[in-house]
Amino acid sequence: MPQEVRVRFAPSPTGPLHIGGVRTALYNYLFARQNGGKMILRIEDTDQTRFVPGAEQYIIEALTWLGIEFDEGVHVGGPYGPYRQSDRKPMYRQYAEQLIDTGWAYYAFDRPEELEAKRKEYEAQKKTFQYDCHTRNEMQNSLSLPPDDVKRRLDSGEPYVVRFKFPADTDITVHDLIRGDVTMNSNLLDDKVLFKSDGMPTYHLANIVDDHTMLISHVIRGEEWLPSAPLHVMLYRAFGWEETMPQFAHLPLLLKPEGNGKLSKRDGDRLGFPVFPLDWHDPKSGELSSGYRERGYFPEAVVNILALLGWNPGTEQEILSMEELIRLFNVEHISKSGAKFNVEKAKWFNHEYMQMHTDEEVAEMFIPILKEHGINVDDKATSEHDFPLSTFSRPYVVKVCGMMKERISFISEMWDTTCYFFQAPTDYDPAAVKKRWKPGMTTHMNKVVEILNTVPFEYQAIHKALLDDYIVAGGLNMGQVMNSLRLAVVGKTVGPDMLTLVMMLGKDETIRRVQRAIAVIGEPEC
RNA sequence: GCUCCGUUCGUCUAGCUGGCCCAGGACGUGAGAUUUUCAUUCUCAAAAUCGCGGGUUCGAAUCCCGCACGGAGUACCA
Repeated sequence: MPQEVRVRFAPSPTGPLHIGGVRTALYNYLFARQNGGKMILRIEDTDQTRFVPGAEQYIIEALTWLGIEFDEGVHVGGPYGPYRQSDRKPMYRQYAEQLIDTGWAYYAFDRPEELEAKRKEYEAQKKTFQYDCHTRNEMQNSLSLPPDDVKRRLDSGEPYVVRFKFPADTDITVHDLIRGDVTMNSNLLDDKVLFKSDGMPTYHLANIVDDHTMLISHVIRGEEWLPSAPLHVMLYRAFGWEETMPQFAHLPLLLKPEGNGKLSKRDGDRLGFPVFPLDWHDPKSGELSSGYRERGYFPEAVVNILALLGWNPGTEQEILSMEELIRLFNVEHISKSGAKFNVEKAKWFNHEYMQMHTDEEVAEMFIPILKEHGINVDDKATSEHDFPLSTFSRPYVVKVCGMMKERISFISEMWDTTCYFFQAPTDYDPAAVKKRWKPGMTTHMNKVVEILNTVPFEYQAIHKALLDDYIVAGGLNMGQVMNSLRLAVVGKTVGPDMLTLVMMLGKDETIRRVQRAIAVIGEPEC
């Protein structure tokens, strides 16, 4: 009978969750969902010195925002808790002792200063000190010291750590789902500390014990763990848990967009894109690191971007919903090499998701921004707007959003591209004035006002009177006149179809704007 | 230094059981079309001699070896 799929995301609460970590969580989630398995959130807070308040909450909030849900974990409970390693502290010691009893581990009494000195000593000889099968006999531990000395030290409460005892000259093979078999020789591996002098386990011990007791079937984690994977395999062997050892998959790293190296916290704000899912205010430095959510990315877009950074569906489809990702995900298509984050493509994804939102949804996102600019949206409004005041009906805002959303990638860009729908321009782009506002233009603009005042205020009627009868029949330059009208109404040379805009603004407002432009810009000098 | 992992257009990648690949898609870039402007949209284009060098083979991006380069690890951090 196949084992139930149980995967875990196990971050350390040492700060905000890095976008690479988010991707790891996502891949675990997709894998769990696809296989009808369980997704578990375990907090690895065995390093008390690096604990950052708020980090755990941040992780949960970020993943919730992205739609990555957990079946078990610190925040939702579950049958294999507790899910925070600090809460599991009492259970680790017995496992460390079990390893000592079976000869797989030993006590080491070397003080940190002594180890540091040893490293310096080796460094002076251009060598690297490693606490391993070659050097452990020169150190102070239960392997090198007489038994009664060891007992004396233990009884007197002398601080100690427990180290794993790697057997000499043994090839250890880790089977990785992405990379195949990776073999390392134990002679090159060091005797890692499993249990610290403060009574806490290290990552290595806690990880194996927890994965085993939580019945984890697959460990999907970052590539930075590959070098210590042999230790983990040996630990399963030492505990006699090899039969139920989880399968490993080491994900390629996310690289910085320019230059080389792993994506780091600093690159993000320097290069103009976030490396964190949500804004993070560092409690110590007070420093703010920006997040995708606050930058205006849609959670669906972030999920899509991350999913494709290191994986592909095997088809040419690039826009994929969470449901599709769950259906299509497979470890075979995870790439082996690191991926650089591409800001432009990320924007494109967000643009695509913007188009998928209904006009109403976009308007909903836009309304708070309008308020910031002093624009009110009145649901009970009887007319679309009350120019020259600043109250607009919801349908009007929805219409504007529908017309203009294809031009933006982020909702934050909406105000700049649509402000003239809500406010008359206060100044006129000088370059545009120079280019468009040619001599005789005030005459044409006055004619526009006259036409608006005389013909019925309907698209076709105005089109005929202005474009057909006045401009075309009058042998005028269509572009020149219409562009000047645009300049007068919008203040610059961008915008939607001119007459559509006029219809939306209304007769009175359009005339006001044109007259103001005539007054402000005046007749150009030749 | 040592160990491990990796290396296809600027970027993400397809290709993985050798021939359909003088390498396909996407983002970005350039050009054109459309438009009263801008944007959108559409069409087209440039862009990787598949890190380099050997080998195996009738034939290699695909298999093997070496080298180079990049990354990760090398803590009583995870």
